[in-house]
Order: sequence, then structure tokens, then C-alpha cells
Amino acid sequence: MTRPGPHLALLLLGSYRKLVDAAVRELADRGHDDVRPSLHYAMSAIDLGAESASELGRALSVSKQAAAKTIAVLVQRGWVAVEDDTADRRRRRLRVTDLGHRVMREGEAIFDDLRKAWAERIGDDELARLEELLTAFVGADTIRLESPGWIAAEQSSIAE
Amino acid sequence: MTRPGPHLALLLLGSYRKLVDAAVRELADRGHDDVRPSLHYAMSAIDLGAESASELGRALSVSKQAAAKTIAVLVQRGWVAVEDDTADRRRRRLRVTDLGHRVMREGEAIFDDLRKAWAERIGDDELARLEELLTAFVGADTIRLESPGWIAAEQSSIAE
DNA sequence: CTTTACTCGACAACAAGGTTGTCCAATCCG
DNA sequence: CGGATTGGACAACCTTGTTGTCGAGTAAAG
Repeated sequence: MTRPGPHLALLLLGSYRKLVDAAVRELADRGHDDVRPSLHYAMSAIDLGAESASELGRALSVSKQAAAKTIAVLVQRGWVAVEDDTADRRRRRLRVTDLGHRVMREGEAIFDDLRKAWAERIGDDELARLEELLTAFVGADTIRLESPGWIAAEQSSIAE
Repeated sequence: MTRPGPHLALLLLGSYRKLVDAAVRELADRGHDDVRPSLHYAMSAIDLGAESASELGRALSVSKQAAAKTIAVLVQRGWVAVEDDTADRRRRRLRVTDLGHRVMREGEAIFDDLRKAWAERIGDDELARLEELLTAFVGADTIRLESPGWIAAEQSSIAE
């Protein structure tokens, strides 16, 4: 046992990575190579209404240039399609393809399975309690599920 | 609420980032600019016995080249000193300086404070329980505290 | 001793996922 | 209308990691 503070951070990061690594590995086994969490969240944000690169950037709390790069990857894999916007000819409208939705559904199913496996080990109520505690810490009202980067952008009012 | 599986991953990542962001910010306020967690863990690993770049790489589960880059930063900031090894003239021995130790102690104190603030919000026993659950998930026996990257390396055999 | 194998660390190129800054075309607004 | 703003492309760069290559130093046969 080391100092409790840094250890807690390590535990949180370790749990996240264990979960994500397992999901990425499992997704690869099912034929979807190299699905990064960020790609999943980007598609999710598009589905939730981020129709253009700029909007996606705002939704994910990253620059529009970063969003454009992510979109380029998604398009190249055939998970997202872009079309010209007839109403606003500057914009390029985004749409998750059927293939993209399939990848998302598989990813979600895998995460659900992993969560279930964890629940079986520590108990359903314990896991629910854990999620509750984490939610309380992260701030339930400001949580933006489509984004893995919302924390940094959030107004930082950590208890001190 | 969205699907529980992905949400859990987001909660874990979010909690980690909230904790680390707060610590980095607080450390900056105290005059230690841009202390990345990886720098802290690298110094910790050096203190724990990683005396050379190659050893540090192994301790952190990264390539020796990546370790060398981290060392370069630490040396440039005066947190780590390198000396020639008289016994093995290939090696450059690493040592955390007094200044480095001071930064580490401050970082640990801040993490402890943040943990305490969290404990006050949700209760001491609840936080302890949370740590217990996370430890169980991450795998208590394989945990390597000095490394934020041990998870990925854990079950995928050997590297380098 | 010498040869062969291995290790250490340096250097270079590159990847992922971000960041700024610049620029132009299109749209909005006063 | 004309200026301000927005959308997106392009480029350069940062961080933190990855390979690959290499020469020098050490270890271990033979």
C-alpha cells in the first residue's frame, strides 16, 4: 500500500484502461479492428445531433480541426458518411452509416457484458453503489455522456 | 441515462481526470508548472529502484526510448540527476534530486487532500469501499503502483 | 584472448490525437 | 449593402508513445 491519494488516481485509471482494453480486444476478435473509444464517442455524438465538424468539436470539447481528423478516420472506415448540405453550402453533413451503427451496437454490447461480469464478481448492488459514488464525484448535473473530454472543459470547482 | 456499460467507463475516466486535473492545477498554483502524472510516476519508479533508462522503461512498461524522453524532461527540470556509472560505462545512473523529492511530496500531499475532500463528501467508509472494489477489479496481486501503464502490458505476454 | 551474443543508450522516423494559426467561401445581421 | 461571424480546409507543431538502427560496453563461451 502506498500513499492513498496517488493510489486512488491509479486505481481509477487502471480500471478504465482494463475495461477499455478488454473491449477493444474483444471488438478486434469480432472483426472490428482498432475501434478506439474516441471513435465510438464521436459516432455517438453525431447520432445525438452533432451534424457538422464544428458541432462535433463542440460536443466533444475539442477543436473543430481535431473533430475533422476524427471524422476523416470514420469516413475512411465507412462508419460515417458526409453529404453536402443544400441549405448551407459551407457545411458537410454527417451521418452514421448502418455499418457504423453495427460497430456501435457491438461495442455497447461488449461494455455491457464486461459490466455484467464485474457485477457478478462484486455484486450488483455494490457496482451500482460504485457508479453512484463516481457520478457524485464527477458531477451528475454537468455530465455529458457523449464526450470523454468533458471533464477538463467543465468549470473546475473541485472541493478544496 | 444511456447504456450502463459505456457509461461506467466514462465515469472511471472522468473521475481520474477530474482528480488529476485538480492536482496539476493546484501544483501549478504552488509554483510547480506542468507536473504531469507520468513525471511523478517516473520519479517514483526511480526512487523504487529503477536506476537506468532501460530499467525505468521496464518498470513503467514503456519502451526504453520513451523512458529516455521522460528522463530528459526530468533532468532538464532539475528533478532527476544522471551520473556516469563507473562499473558499467554504458549506463547512466539516475537519482531523484532534492528538488524532485520536494515536487513529489507536494504532489502526494495534494492528492491526499483531494482524496480527503472526496471522503468528506461521500463518507470515509464509502470511499474505502470504492477503493476496495476498484482494487478487486484491477487485480490486487498484479498491481504495480509505480506505473500508470501496467494494465495494457499485464496480460499480453512480454514486450521488447 | 577472441569471437559471439547481448545490453545500454542515442538518434531518427513515425503514429495518434490533440493544439494554434491562416485562409477563403458562405451565411448572418445591423 | 457590407462587415462580422461561421464552417471547413490546410499547415505546422506538441506530447507521448512506438519501431528500427546503430555503436559502444559487457558477458560468456570457446
